This record gives sequence, C-alpha cells and structure tokens, in this order.
Amino acid sequence: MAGRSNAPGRSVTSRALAILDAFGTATPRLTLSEIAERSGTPLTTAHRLLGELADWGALTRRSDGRYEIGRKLWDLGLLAPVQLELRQVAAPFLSDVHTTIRDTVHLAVRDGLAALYVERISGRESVPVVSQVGTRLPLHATGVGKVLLAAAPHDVVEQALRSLPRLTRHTLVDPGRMRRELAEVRRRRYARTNEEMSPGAASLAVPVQVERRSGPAVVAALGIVVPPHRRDLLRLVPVLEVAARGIGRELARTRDFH
Amino acid sequence: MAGRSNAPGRSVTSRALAILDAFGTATPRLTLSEIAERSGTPLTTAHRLLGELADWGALTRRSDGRYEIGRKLWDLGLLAPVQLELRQVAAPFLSDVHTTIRDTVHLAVRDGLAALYVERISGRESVPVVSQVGTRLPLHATGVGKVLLAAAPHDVVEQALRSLPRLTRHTLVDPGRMRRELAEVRRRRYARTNEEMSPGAASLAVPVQVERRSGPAVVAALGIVVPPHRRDLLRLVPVLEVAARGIGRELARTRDFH
DNA sequence: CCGGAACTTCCACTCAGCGGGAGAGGAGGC
DNA sequence: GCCTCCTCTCCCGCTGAGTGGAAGTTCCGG
Repeated sequence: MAGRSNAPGRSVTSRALAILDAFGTATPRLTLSEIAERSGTPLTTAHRLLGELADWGALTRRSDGRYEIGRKLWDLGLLAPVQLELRQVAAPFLSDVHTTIRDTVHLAVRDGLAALYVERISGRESVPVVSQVGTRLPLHATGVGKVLLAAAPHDVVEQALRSLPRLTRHTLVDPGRMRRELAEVRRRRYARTNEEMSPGAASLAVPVQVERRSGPAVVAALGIVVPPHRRDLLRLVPVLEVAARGIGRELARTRDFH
Repeated sequence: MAGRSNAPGRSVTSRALAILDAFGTATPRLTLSEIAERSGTPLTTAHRLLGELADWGALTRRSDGRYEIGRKLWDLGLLAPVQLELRQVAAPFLSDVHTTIRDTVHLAVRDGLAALYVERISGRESVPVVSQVGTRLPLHATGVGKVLLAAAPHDVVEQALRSLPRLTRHTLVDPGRMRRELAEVRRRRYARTNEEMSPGAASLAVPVQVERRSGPAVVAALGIVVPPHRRDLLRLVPVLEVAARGIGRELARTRDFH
C-alpha cells in the first residue's frame, strides 16, 4: 500500500475481512464510525471498503446509514457444509422427532471447544432454552456437547477438561468426574444433563454417525431439551436413536466423500 | 496493482469477492483451478487470495484440496436481516400452520424480480416442491410471488410484466391477464396458482404486513403448496391469515425501525 | 445561527500486491 | 518403471492501486 500508511503488513483483504468481523450477534447493524473503530481501520479506508462490499452485496446500507449483512452473504452462507449437507438432510428427521416428542429438538456439531447449534425446532415455551441456530455453547454442560466431546480426539478432550466453567450449581466441573462421564456416554451411546447449563432445563442427546472407511465417525449430535427430573426421559432414547440413524444413513448417501 | 498487471482497474477487494462469487448452488465445492477460471483471476493470484480467505475462515480447504464455504461465512449469513428478523420470528408460526395443515409451508420475500424463499417446512412428499431455503423462483408463477408482486412498486410490476416466461401450460403469460390477476390479489388479499409453476402443484399465499408510519407494508408472503384442484383450498385462507398477522405483529415489535 | 458529530470527497505518495515462471507433487498411461 | 500431463505451491522484481490526512459537506440539536 502507500500514502502515509502507518499500518504496515496488513493486506487489503485482511482489512476487508476485519470489517466483516465487526459484525456479530450483538452488533448486526453498525454505522461507519462504529465499523471503523471496531475493525481498527481508519475511517476513510473503512468507508471505501464498505462501499465496495456494499456494491457487491456483501453488506446493505439502510436508509438510516447503518450497514447490515446483505443477501449475497446470506446466500453464500447457505452453501456451507453444515447448512447444505447436515441441515437439509436432518431437518425432516428433527421435524419427526418434534412431532412425537413435543419438546425442543436440536442438532449440533463440534466447533473447536464449543457445541455449534445447526438446527433447532422449539417446543412449548415451558423450558428455558438458550440455543438458537448459530449459537455456540460449552461442550461440558450440554447434552449434545457431551456426546460431541465423548467422540472428540484426545487432545480436544484434554483441552476441554482444562477449563470446565461452572454455569449452574449442577455443572460438572471436576475433570475426573467428567472423564468418567464421557466414558459412560461412550458406553451408553447417549448423554444426559440436569440443569448443568441453565436451571430448569434437562437434556438428552445421542450421536449422529456416518460410516467411513475408517469406521463410524460421529459427525453431529441430536438432542432434546426437557423440564428437569422428567421420569420417563430414557424412554425417549430410542426415538432419538432412530432419527439419528436415519440422518446418518441419509448423510452417507448424500455426502461427498473423498 | 503492479507487476505485469494486465488486469487494470480491478481492486483487490473485487478480486476476492469475485472468488467468492465462483461458489454457487451448482458449485459449492471447487478446486483452485476451477475458482481461478470461474472468477477470471490468474491462478497465482487466486491461490494467494484463497489462502487469505481460508485463514480467516471464509472458506475451508478440504482434505482433497477443494475449497468450500467456511463456518465464518455461515455465521455472518445468519446475521442477515432476512434470517435474523424474518426467519426467527416466522419459524414458530410456520410450524403452527404446518401442524394444522400438513402440507408444505413457506415464507418468501421479494428479491428484485424473484421470490426468495426464506423458510420452508416440507409436507408429505405427495406434491412436487421445487423450493428450498435460498431458492429464487419467478414472481408470476408462484402463489407467494403473486402476493409479493401485487404489493410491489409500479416500476417493478411493469418490469416483471415485460417477461412472463411460460413454465407449464397453465402459466399466466399475458400481461393483461396478469394485471387483472394482481388487482384481484390486492382485493382478495390472497393469491392462488394451479400448476402454473410445476405440474401437479397448486399453491395459496397471503401477504405478511407490518404497520409503518406510512401505512401497512407487505414485507413477505406466507404460502402453502398442495395437490392441484383441492376442493376446500380456500378454507385454508383464514389459517394463513392468522399466522401472517401473528408474524406481522411480532415483526413490528422486534423490528428496528428508522 | 452556531458548534459538533458523522459522513463523503480529494489527492499525492509509495509499498503491498501482482502474476509469469520455475519447481514440486501426483495421477494415470504405456 | 518411466514418462507425460495436470494441479498446486513458491519465488521475486516491477509498479499503479490503495492509503489515509485534510478539507468539504450534511445534518442535528441547542
């Protein structure tokens, strides 16, 4: 670059991406100055880049001058594998589960040390449910999270065990206990939580597996959220298992292996 | 740019965006060379930009070398207003409609001269349904499309009437008839189609309105797809209307006016 | 009518990006 | 096994595209 550049070694692309980074769940609509500040870009530069991004359709400028994510980025997002493969395939199965059990059903994948909620059908509002599509929640305190962690590589498990923040008074925070819990999850092929993430909510989850050359691989977790201390909760395990198998089978057919 | 630049006047950003443009529904996974060709970027340049995009998380590189849309773009896409405002708000209402009428329910907004399907719950597979989330279909041949076109500004209507491609033998292709049809839709507050988009499918749709200072504005259309010649189809109009009003009311509360 | 904040336009300077070329890595044919 | 073809990766000298401070504009509230 040039001019009185006091920002050396930053590529144009990285600046443009930094601008996109300014947007987040908490800040889906931003003004020019906010974006400039949040992205650490001089106002003028932000202005020019925003112009280009808006022209292309990555962002839209509202009548009040604020910028928001445009339809083109939405379109592109729909092409992400979580969306295109997992969600599309899983949606009808989640719907089936929801029709049978009238509680909140959701599907999550592991994203680093978090459970990323990919699809969700909400039940009656009797249970406090935090998750939304796109939400990330800790692995150790959610049903789907435990399932995903139980199937994760050793180093991920070790890293996760190093930090088990207490979220409610029921959260499992002891690495030893969590290790045993994960072994249990692997053996039983389902995971439970009881008010470990948020008070007033229990959950049940099973793994979604795809057959690979190298054996079965857990690619997602299917879970439900219910009121705590529900008596017949374990009776629902087979329901989830059937749906999970259906998703797995369908994925194996659709999925582009290689 | 520099070097033996034979591509003058193309900004770095535009090149990066051109690379993203290479991805589409038909091509969600691409190799380096494919991307370079599709985006009209020299191989080397594409390579470097792809590296940056992948580092940031806009794209992911698979083990077979192909690139696909990354989670970060998926995340950003979720912040688009269609997703964040409309979909989130509408989903439970669509779900309610789906529980009552067991057919395919969907929500669409107008995107230029197309109906953009924003949310969808599929019914029993008895009826051929083309739409998916993110799909764009012509305004003149779909129920939701007619509703959206009936509410569109004059110039949009005029432009749409200039090209009414015949999709089946039932498609309305005469501008005069379409004009009367739209007037009818405005009067009745619902639209119908009968095998105008695809044989074997009929549809019914109503507008979703939000109260603005300037009066009510149609922001979306709520529709269902059913087998053709269904006798009691019009009995379903009130069901859709109730749901549409619910969505509209909820939107007015949520929506960030200004 | 003025002060201030937010946005837009202008423009001279210069280094970040460009892309041809060469090389590495693999798949497949003979 | 060897050669060919194709795709991807790394290198590096040249230069015009991008930079960002300053000045201008718009808008709002007092």
